Amino acid sequence: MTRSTPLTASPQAPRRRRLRADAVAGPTLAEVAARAGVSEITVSRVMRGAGNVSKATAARVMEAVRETGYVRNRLAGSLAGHRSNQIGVLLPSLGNIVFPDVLNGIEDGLEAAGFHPVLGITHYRPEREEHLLASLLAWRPAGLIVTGTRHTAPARAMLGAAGVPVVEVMDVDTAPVDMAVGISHRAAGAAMAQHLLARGYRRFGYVGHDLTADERAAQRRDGFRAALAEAGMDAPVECLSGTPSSVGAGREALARLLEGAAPQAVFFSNDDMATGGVFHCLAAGIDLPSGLAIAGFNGLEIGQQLPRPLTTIGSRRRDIGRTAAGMILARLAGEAPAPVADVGFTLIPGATA
Amino acid sequence: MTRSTPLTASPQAPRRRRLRADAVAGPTLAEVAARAGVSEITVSRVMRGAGNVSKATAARVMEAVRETGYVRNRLAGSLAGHRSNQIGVLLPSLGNIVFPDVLNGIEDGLEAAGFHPVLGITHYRPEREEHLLASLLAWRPAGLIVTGTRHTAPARAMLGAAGVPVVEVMDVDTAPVDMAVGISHRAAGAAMAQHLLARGYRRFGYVGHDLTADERAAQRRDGFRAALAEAGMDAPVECLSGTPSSVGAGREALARLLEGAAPQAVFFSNDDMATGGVFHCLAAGIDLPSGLAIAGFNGLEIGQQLPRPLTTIGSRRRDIGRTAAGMILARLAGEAPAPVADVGFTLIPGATA
DNA sequence: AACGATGGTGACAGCGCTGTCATCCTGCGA
DNA sequence: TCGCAGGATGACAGCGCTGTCACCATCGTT
Repeated sequence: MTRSTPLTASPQAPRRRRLRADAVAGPTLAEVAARAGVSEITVSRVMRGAGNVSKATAARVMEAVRETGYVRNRLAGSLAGHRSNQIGVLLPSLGNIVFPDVLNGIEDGLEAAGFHPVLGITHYRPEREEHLLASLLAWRPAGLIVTGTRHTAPARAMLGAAGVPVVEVMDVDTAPVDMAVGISHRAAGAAMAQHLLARGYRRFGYVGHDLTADERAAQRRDGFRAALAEAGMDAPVECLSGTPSSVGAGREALARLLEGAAPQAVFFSNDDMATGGVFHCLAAGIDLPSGLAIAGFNGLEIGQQLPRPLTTIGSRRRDIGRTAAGMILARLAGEAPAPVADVGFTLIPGATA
Repeated sequence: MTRSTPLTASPQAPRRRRLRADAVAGPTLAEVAARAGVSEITVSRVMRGAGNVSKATAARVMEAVRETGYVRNRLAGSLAGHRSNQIGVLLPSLGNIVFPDVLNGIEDGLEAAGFHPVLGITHYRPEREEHLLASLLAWRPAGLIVTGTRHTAPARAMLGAAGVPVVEVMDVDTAPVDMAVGISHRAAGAAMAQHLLARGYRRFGYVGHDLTADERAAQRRDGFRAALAEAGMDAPVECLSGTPSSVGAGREALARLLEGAAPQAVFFSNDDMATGGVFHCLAAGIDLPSGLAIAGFNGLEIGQQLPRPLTTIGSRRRDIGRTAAGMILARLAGEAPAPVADVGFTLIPGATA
């Protein structure tokens, strides 16, 4: 460990063999063991809660730990024991609340078992995911949580060869490398199409953000279009903003869409975009849903607090995170959870469509 | 490292000395070195980019790395080299976009230098922070980023004794354990009071969420109240919701506040709450700002996309995160950055006050 | 011609811990 | 009384890597 300011300067470097040179590196098992009058391995067992230590000995050890201020070194422990409590987590973005929600669920699930997430943000770039993956793997994590099923070939190879549980989160439309948890985004898109059709709408629009990066949004759109086609509808008029999703982007994109078309109902790539759409209608004096119906995706709180609650689909992001953590932990415990967990989505009727 | 499914079963456990028993643990430096016809230390140098290796040798080594599929083991490296590339990060919540923004900045700053954040969420509970800190410290992180300046005594002791750079983020009102980056929340609250006073408002209200947990929101409120008092104003009428901040909580709290009082301008604990306030006004037919002025804090995108852009204070959260990462890295590079970095805030006039 | 400076390479000894087996003790059934 | 199961404890040998010297070959300098 690099130290910014050595607390103690070694007065004169002894020739060779400078056991605990830094003097600041803190006590080791050996010191605690000496103090407690037991062997190192016994202290190790106490620290790990590994059995076969008498109550009395354990108490003496804990006392010595307290006196010395011993801090367990998991670097050494993991190296020797071939087991870590770190889980590599790769998410595409923290730009809206969706992935933080997932991460929150992951942290929650892991923390309860004493595991830590080690985080990387890919910015929706597969090469960056590959790079981060290689870097995380050097830490020999006990498991990996990555986003989606689109990976570079080397990344896929690394995931396969890592020899640890891997969960791909968000999306269960494609066969996973190892395990997956999420929902079918195609089905979600289709479900919204069916809902809007059932409400009587017949002329549709779609407003999206940069779909080349966000493949799940693309799948929702595909599902939406396919379901409309199947019902014999015309293809929706579309406006894609090409930027990351945001309220502003949704607002502008809807405005542009309405310049050239007059759909009855517009499906947005997500709730941020849809909220922007609602704001445009508010500003333009378009009544919801009589003047225009709007639907989103995610079931964010903001959407439900709008003047009229947003018609949307709840995506249970926290559950996805927590389930992902649970699947990893189950595998580490020797269980064999079902490889694919579909947490399901909920259509929230709202009042904008 | 625990493996879910051993790829190869060891046919018969050799007596003692089972070098590379798992057979799945992947190649080591020794194997790469043998293949490249150099010593282990040379391979190590190539992998680390530590100098003094000829181009030709390095190329041979890289070739051997590729052939063997060698993955560097940082567990062993960190143990032997006393240096890690992991930074412990403790945040209170990922429930709204504020801390994800900070985390995003942190990840950004760290990733560029090849460092990884190891995350813990405290849920605004100091004991949980203490617990997580102890757990993270076992990994001998190269640095620590924690939130705010309120810690339990043991936590404070651990931070002091960790012997690594520590940055406390968000808040620069209190003297840091080591370094701090953020803004003065007192000053921000006062700045908003002055802004509202300058706009001619004289009767004030305050709407907040659970301030016992969120001490920075409490500081903004204090600064707001102090500045009003100094200007000879009556203390603001207040409504505190006691729940975590949310749009819905802001909406309800404002409604309750207006039942018993008629302030001209209301300062909200943050933009989520203020957005709720705006929605209440929208629903109740209260014109902004003539019927009521509303001000928030954070400068979230949603606030700026409301029918009337929200009067608020930009809090530069990403910058805070990036600066925190930069301060840690600077210290690790042997520099001595200023211990306190005030990134400053910006009053965004908006149109709701 | 002798010199130190520099660049390239390697031997060695751990870093601090845990897996594995061996050992010792105690109590209990035959 | 003896043997033995099972709990408690310890010795030993690494886990895979890097810090620290040591060494050798150039190479330019005086």
